[in-house]
Amino acid sequence: MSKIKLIDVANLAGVSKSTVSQYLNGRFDYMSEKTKERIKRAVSELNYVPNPIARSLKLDKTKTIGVIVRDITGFDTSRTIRGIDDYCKTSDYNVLIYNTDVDPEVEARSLEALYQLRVDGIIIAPTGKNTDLINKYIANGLPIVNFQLEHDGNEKSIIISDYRKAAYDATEYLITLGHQRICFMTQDFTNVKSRMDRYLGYADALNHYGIPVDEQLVQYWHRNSGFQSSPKNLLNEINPPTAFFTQHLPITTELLAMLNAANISIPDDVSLLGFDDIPMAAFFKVPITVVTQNPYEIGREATKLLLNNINNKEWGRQKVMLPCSLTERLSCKKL
Amino acid sequence: MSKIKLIDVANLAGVSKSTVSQYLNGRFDYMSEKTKERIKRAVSELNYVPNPIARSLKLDKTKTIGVIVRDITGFDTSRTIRGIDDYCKTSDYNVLIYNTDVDPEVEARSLEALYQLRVDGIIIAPTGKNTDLINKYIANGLPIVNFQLEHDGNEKSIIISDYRKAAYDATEYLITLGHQRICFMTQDFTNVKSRMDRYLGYADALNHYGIPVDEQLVQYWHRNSGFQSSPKNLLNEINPPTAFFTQHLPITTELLAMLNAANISIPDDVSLLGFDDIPMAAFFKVPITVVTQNPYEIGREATKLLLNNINNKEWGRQKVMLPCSLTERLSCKKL
DNA sequence: TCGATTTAGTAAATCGATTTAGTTGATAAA
DNA sequence: TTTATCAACTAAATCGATTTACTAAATCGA
Repeated sequence: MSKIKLIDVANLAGVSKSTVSQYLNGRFDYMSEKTKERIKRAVSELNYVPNPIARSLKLDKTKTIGVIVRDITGFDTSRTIRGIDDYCKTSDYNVLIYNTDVDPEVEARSLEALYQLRVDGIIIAPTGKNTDLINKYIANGLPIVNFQLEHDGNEKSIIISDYRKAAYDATEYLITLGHQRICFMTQDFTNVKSRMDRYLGYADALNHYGIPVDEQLVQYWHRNSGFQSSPKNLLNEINPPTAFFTQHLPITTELLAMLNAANISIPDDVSLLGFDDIPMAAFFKVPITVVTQNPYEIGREATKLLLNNINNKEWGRQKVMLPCSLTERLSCKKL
Repeated sequence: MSKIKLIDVANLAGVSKSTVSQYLNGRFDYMSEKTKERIKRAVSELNYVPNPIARSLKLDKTKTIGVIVRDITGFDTSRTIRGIDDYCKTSDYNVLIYNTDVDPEVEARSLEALYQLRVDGIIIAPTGKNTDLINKYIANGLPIVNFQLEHDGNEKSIIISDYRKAAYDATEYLITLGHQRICFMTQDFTNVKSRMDRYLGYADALNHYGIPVDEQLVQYWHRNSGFQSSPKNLLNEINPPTAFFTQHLPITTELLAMLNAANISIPDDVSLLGFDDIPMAAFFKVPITVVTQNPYEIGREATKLLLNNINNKEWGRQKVMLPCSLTERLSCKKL
């Protein structure tokens, strides 16, 4: 269990360090079978494992990637990280995780920290406020793959769910249940393509079925200030929505809590369809129908792309889209 | 943004590398104010950050710790990791995470990998099947802190919830609600002190209130084979339990699913109290009353202990116990 | 048979820090 | 005046790999 070094192997095999290093790195040009055999035996006898730190220093590669996310405890986020991790472990990469809590300053510091740590690449769910900074690191030769949120101006590799189609399908599902007044609850989507796409999918579906888009039914929610107008009041208007389509897990849960508190029953009083899966949904008073992404697969795909970038140096602008699926539960009523 | 090295700083300041290094490491014996000032200016002008890899190589310290858990996506586990991570970030340590999925072989491989990566220490939620191996690494000088599960034979640092008291309090709570026949559902606790402790707490409470411990009411659940005897059948016996006290989240959820499927209603037909908090419990058909640990704090405490071990070298056998609390919801009926 | 080439391997430089063992010039003690 | 001490620094070794440039022996071609 003690730490064996290259020189120990070289001594036991009776060759020089250079030859052992050559052997270990598969450079067999002009190496006799005897020598190979002796080194092989010495390595296994001593149980030699190269010191990755010395290697990193010389090669300027750390076999480590950085991951920057909002919060590792998130249901989907933790699964994405698991996907990243599993994929990395099969390629002998290690993962360093940084949480930002959606704070752009923390995000900037995390990028710099990972850069200084010499990670070979970064997978990031960006806040959107550091697009230029991210582009600068990319220009500096640091491979970066985005996921979760696509922002305008990002000319980079990204793994994203097919939000437009997902929103289209979900909206269509509500329409076929007879819903015409579907309230689309979203965060502000200025410059945020992946939020805009959901809106477009929603609008696509309405258009396709000849239902006019009523801007009154597009409601905004903000991380700090909550809903633009009270969902409860919305239901009391002359022409109320018959369904809510929420675009983000926090919106779904906050709405759910409000409706519960106001004793508004789902799906009898109003239907609810959410974006992103909900943990333990099966045990809910009313299991919520949701559009689910595939966070684990997103993690794997992001890593695959990043490692390709790192190793093949064919660093281009690639966008990979993954399909979503609709998990039908009991929160949407047929009208 | 380019990578500045020590020599660049030395050149700009007009001193040798040694002096700069001395300055950076706070060794100011015999250093003139002028020199300090010039180095300081050079460092800030060049925006110099030392290469952590070179530093690691020389110092044989990586400022990195390893974390070995069952699965990072677990509700409590992800929170513990967040606690570890937050604490580490304030001390400039990095975290490498390894998932074992409760596979002892993967656990052994993870330990070896982290050891080879030269992490400064490890925080582990052990499977219990590698106790000797873990002790060997510790004997080899690698600081290791345990959490989540305490196994016999582990003479090491550990952060653990006060399971005995928690189980006592929970059982007492049920007793004061009028329950006398409380079914204790657990995993096998041979050699697993932290499971045994819960049983002892349960028995303590029963004893204290003069209720005999009925071994028929101690039911075992296994990760692969499920319940020893069907919970549904249990309720049909002559003298059925009026409450279930489940010792682990998977047991709680599996039981919950079974009772739901069998249309047995909580808390009318039977009460349920679980160990470990349940995500989104507020939205459940019946919000489950649970004993909650404090996973985030466990992560912080584990890290605090580990970093103390790493830096002060006062590596002893310490056990830190954290209190649990009872989160009363609606799954326990007053008889 | 002699220079050229090929085979098989090694010595030494390198990556970017830290640290030990000196060096130099100034001051203090004898 | 000479030696010892001290302040303020630096040259060089080191951490453990990789890699380049080199050497020595064997083989080849004409």
